[in-house]
Formats: sequence, structure tokens, C-alpha cells
Amino acid sequence: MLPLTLDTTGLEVKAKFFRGFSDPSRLKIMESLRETPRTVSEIVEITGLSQPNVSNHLGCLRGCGLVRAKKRGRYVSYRLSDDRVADLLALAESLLADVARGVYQCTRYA
Amino acid sequence: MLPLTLDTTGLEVKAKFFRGFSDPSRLKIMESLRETPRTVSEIVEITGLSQPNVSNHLGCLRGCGLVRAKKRGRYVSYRLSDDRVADLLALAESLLADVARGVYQCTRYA
DNA sequence: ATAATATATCAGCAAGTAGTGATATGATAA
DNA sequence: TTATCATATCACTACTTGCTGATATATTAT
Repeated sequence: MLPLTLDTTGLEVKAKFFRGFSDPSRLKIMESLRETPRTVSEIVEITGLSQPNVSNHLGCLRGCGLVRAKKRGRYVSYRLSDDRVADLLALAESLLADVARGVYQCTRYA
Repeated sequence: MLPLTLDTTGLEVKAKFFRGFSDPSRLKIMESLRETPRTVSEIVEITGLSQPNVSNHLGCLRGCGLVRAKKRGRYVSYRLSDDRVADLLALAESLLADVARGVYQCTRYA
């Protein structure tokens, strides 16, 4: 492979994956799952988001492979799918600690 | 702090930060910078994206703290702002290796 | 059976955003 | 100076997407 050749394989997939992290409501939901698995209704109560909104975001997060669902009677329990999800959040926090000021001032995408 | 209390501090900022990673063109640009710093015109040639498009995305990435710019004559050289940016990409790839099939099939957000 | 509860899905709206083509800004070269 | 080149910005369009309210599905309770 030549030096200037870019490996663009799976960039669409990778972008879709990161989109799971790129919304405050979804981050809030993941934050609520960092400690322990929770049912949808628990997540609704903790986050203050509407029930359809939470279901929709959970569907997105499941599609991105970030959370897993387990049906228990009429409840559905969600949990982070992998320890690396929390690792990724932690690494982002570490980076943000240094660049947060810039990001905060970035008005490009309000 | 009570167990059920969520630390929602900075979720907006964190979401904005992740949005830098959530677009194929931006990932392509970062990929092109993983190896070495490059000027805008080099990035344009390597990625095949239009010049205004690249400039726009670079502005976004700079706002997110993911790249840094350095003016050299009439050229502007960009580089990844921190080793942890590449670390984050690598960690995401590791996770994706396991969940890629699901993400690929996720049609929620085309 | 009927009622109540938990979750998912649908229709539609409002806002955000990636892309293009044209233009502006700024720096070097002739 | 004028011309040329590198980059940034603007105006606009098409598409995406987060949210709500209403409804559907499914499970348990009475």
C-alpha cells in the first residue's frame, strides 16, 4: 500500500458508531448505565427525558452496539455492552479536560 | 452525592466533542493526519473532498480541540492535537471489531 | 375477560448540518 | 504593481435528526 493511500474502509460504520456518543441525551442515558443496568422506566425517571425519547435513543445505542437489552417480564433491562464503552468515555473525559475550554467556545455547531 | 444523582455536567460539551468523530469526512481527514501533519491542499488531494468542505470540517475539528493549525506562509499545516486523539480512534476500532456487524446493519440513522 | 403497566413505534415538526459554487482574504511570485 | 496560489467564508439547498403526542404491542394483575 502506497504512503498516500488512505484506508477508508469502514469510515461510514465508524462515524455511525461515534454518533452514538454525540448527543447529550444519549450520553446522559449511558451515564445512568455506567453504574448498573436499568430498566427503561428507571432511565426515564433518572434522566427526566420522555419515554418515547428514551426508547428511541436506546434503539440507537443498541444499533451502535453500545448497550445491550434483556427482556425481563414486561420490563427491559439495559446495560453497557462492554467495559470499553466506559473506557472510551473516560478517555474522552481525559482529553476534554485539556481542550474543554476550546470546545466550550466553539459555536460552529451550537 | 446520592446514588441516583446523575453528573450531567458538561454533557453538552462532551457531545460536541464526540460530534467531531461522527462524520465520515472528518474521520477521513483525521485518518490523513494520523501519520503526519499536512496542509489543507494536501488533505484535499488525499481525501478527494472539496476545498471548502475540508476547510469547514477542519474548522469544526479545531473547535472540538481535535486538531491544531499552524500557519506557514500561505499554507496552513494541520496536525492531531494530542496522542489521545489517535488513542481514542484506536479504542473505537477495537470496540467496533466486535460490534461492527450490528452497527453495519443499524439502519436507524442511515 | 378487562384493566393496568412497560416498552416500542409512528407521523410530523423544528432545528441542525454536510455539501456545493461563488467569493473574499491573505501571502508569495513575477 | 499585477498575477497566482492557499485558505477561509458566504449563501443556499437537500438531507438528517431529536423531540413530542398519539398509538400499538406485549406482559402481568384482578
